Amino acid sequence: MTERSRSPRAPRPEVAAARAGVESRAERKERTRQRLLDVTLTLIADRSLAGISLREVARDAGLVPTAFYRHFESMDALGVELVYQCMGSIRRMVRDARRGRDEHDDIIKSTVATLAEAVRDSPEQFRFLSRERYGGVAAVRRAIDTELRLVTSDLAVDLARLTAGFDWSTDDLEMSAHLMITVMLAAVMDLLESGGRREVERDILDRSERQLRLVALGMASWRSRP
Amino acid sequence: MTERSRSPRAPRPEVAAARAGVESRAERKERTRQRLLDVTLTLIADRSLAGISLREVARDAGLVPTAFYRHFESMDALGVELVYQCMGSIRRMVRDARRGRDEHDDIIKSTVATLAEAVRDSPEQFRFLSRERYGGVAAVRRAIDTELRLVTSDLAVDLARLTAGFDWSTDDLEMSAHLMITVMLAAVMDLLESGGRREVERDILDRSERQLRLVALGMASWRSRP
DNA sequence: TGTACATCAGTGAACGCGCGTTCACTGATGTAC
DNA sequence: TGTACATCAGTGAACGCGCGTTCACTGATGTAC
Repeated sequence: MTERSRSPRAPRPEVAAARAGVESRAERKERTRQRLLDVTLTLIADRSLAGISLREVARDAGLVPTAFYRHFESMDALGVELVYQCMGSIRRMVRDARRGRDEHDDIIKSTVATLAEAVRDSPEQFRFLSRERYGGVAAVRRAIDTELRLVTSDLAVDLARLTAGFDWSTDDLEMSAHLMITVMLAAVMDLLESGGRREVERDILDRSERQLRLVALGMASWRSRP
Repeated sequence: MTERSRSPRAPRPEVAAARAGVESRAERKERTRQRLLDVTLTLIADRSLAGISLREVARDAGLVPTAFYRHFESMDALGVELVYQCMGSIRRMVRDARRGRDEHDDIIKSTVATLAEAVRDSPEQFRFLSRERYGGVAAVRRAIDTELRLVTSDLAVDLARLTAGFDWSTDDLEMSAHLMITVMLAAVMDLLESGGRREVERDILDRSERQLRLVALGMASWRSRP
């Protein structure tokens, strides 16, 4: 779009509108779209994505069913978008928590604590991902799989730093990172099933912590292997 | 039911029918019931239980929809029954494989190989269980959870034998067994997603084997802890 | 600044469909005597 | 062995419902000049 005929001083009308605190059409659209995503996430609490109807999502978002199509081609497409949003949000949470960590903290303890807090803060995101990881539509499953690979790679890089000088193979780093992620995902899933009973949660976290320590001990011995 | 008026020589009619190879009403009913379960298992291939309709199951079993109710109260009730059947079948498979194992085999290698074979033999059973483990109806989820606890306990008992003399606590045995089961379940789920590509399967099995070895190494060091 | 036109988020009626569940039934199998 | 009756797996019509999707529309927002 050209702007040749616009005076250099006069701001575009949308800009003026934004300054005045009035939403542009694009902004309103974006808000509606996000409302559809948010509504879906709350509906996930007791069903899988496949069990949620387009009409239900539209209704809860205050829209007529047909308006849904202005934002997504189908519920599946919305599901894929939701994967990216949830994963992004979770990775941000974990990254921030890691950055704020004291150098001398117990890495395992603080990681498990961070994860537990994240699950408590926004269980719907974790519930959505764990529900759809194996149960859902192929496109959604694939999106989750891709994102989990990224998380595993991140961790492998961290492990590489910790094992620097012991020349671990890339393969072994990946394997260990995968094992740790597996342990933590199992913990997340058990936490979601715990129904919020504190002593059950405590047991799950204790167990995961000990499992990660066991893995760390294994890694310490692994070093000296051929 | 009394039999007071029956002659001691004459067999009951049902028995006579069975001898002649004719099915009794009860036998036919049982066969139909099993057909409903089997049909559901094949339909699970591309959807979760929630996505399968009662009418569809009845249709594929060669029944009119209403006849379904002669056998199950609802699809959820059928799902719970299916959990017990699948779990029973899998546990039997694993137990038989373990019994046939040579004393001097590598335990980890043979266990992983057994599991891989079981998944290849009847992927539907594993698919059903992994689909519903976190995604399904509460009753079905609970049934799966209960069965998995039994499997974990079985393994904990085995581990107790292997670590005899190192006085591990029951808690630590449970924790280790849980970790190993978690690793194997993750392998099963990845295998199911592998689409049967041999080299992908190989990678998954290799990784699981190395993860179990890492855990075993960790256990060896754990012994000497306070 | 004012006017004429384009865009497009959201509307509302309508469609055909498969669903779970009800009900009264049929007729083969099983039981009592 | 024969007869009269009970059981019950499976039938078939019917119901009301929520679903995804189509279509022509409205009217506020945005653009060109």
